[in-house]
Amino acid sequence: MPQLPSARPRGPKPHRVDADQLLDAAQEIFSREGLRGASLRAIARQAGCDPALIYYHFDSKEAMFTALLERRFPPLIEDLRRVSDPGDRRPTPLRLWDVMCIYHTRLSHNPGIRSLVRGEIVRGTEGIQELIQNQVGGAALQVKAILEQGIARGEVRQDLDPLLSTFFLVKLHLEILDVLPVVASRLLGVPPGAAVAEGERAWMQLFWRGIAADPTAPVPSLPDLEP
Amino acid sequence: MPQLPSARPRGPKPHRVDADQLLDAAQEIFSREGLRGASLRAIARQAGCDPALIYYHFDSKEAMFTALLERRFPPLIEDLRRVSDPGDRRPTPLRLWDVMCIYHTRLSHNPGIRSLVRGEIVRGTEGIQELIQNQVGGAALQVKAILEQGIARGEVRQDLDPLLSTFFLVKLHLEILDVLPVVASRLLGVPPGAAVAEGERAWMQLFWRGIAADPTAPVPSLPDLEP
DNA sequence: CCCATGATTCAACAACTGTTGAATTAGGTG
DNA sequence: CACCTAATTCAACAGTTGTTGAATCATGGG
Repeated sequence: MPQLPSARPRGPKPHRVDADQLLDAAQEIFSREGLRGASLRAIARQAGCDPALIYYHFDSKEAMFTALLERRFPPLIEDLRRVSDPGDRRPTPLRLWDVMCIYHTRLSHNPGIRSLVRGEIVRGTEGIQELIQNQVGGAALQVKAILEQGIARGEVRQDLDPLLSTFFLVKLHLEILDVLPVVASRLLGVPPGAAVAEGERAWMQLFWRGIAADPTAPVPSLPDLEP
Repeated sequence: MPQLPSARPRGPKPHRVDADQLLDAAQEIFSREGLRGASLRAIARQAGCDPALIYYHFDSKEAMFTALLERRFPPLIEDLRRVSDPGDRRPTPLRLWDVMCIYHTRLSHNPGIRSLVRGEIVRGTEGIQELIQNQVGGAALQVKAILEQGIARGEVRQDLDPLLSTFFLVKLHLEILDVLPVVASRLLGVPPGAAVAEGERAWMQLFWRGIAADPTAPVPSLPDLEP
């Protein structure tokens, strides 16, 4: 008995939906709904395909989430490596400001995913811990190296714990990127974009005063962040 | 036709499951599974009742979550009010350290809920924004007042933005409480509790150096935090 | 004792979920 | 043209979800 023509033909399509497009859709839906709230049906709708196609590219929902995380970090670490090169002889505050610029450029979007990841870190979710520690740890080591070089050059306090200070610098910067825009209009009475720029500059200056070997040395003039 | 005896008799029980007990269970399940991942059936199991009882006390799952948030903040604000009283003439760093002690005491548990709340803030979830801003804003104003008094007394830099600095102080402290324990063993090679204590002390000292009017003034000796 | 009220469970609803095996198709190769 | 492979959809599975109306019960008051 001949089958009725199907609503949408099966088989490969001229405009393929590849793994990257699925991950683009995943990023948007995970960001908006969270890990548990995001459904594969919603991700498939966003990508314009059937949910079953997701299983062609990924083993499971969790595998897809892991793949999403894995494709995010490398450019950040490579950018940071350039700044942490000991051959960079600029004053430490300018190098740290570059670090902030890199984080701003690379991470000033998709706070939803980062909140999600942070939530999973706090929750102690296995599997993700390993992945994130490998990635974040790599970035942290670059920033730590800059602080260690600053100590060696006499610009940064000898009693500083470079790793802990790296945690402070990066973590508060992420709060400025993720949370400050949302509370800016209520708390500070300024638009979100201006709040982030102001917050980053203020944080850099406070942080530098907190770690500088010479407490009376002025903070160098900081160039504007790229938009 | 007489009905079979039910598995569990209906009607009021000697040991009642009241709204607070439901919220206790909710806090545990929301903390562990997140807002979307937490189910009313899991909350009811934790409380030892039927899921339908939740609807006797709350209009919906979302209403329950809102009620959970509403019952958390007040003691924090009251504690902070005592420290921000202008009658407190102690040096500003000791008052700010008290603030840190208060946050430590009141918030050093249930990072899961706070991550969840932070995620909803970042996501821009309506309804929750208003509630959280009212609560968090109240606490922030107390801390801001201490900074303003410090400026007036000449202990804190005149060019400081008190509200932004309050955001810095509190936000990084929450990261120390929530995230530092999780990454401590991998990143710092110390147990989580020690990492938090060390992190809080280091942050207080860095923050003070960053905001002090006299950059050469030493940070006063800080008493130990309560366990 | 009777009745009312508030507090509980039961059972069901409609909808959704992650996942899978099979059917179908597009395109490339020999 | 035939065949193969990879890529797609379909339909279904078993389970879960938030929510609700009705049945049942404990307790207290008249």
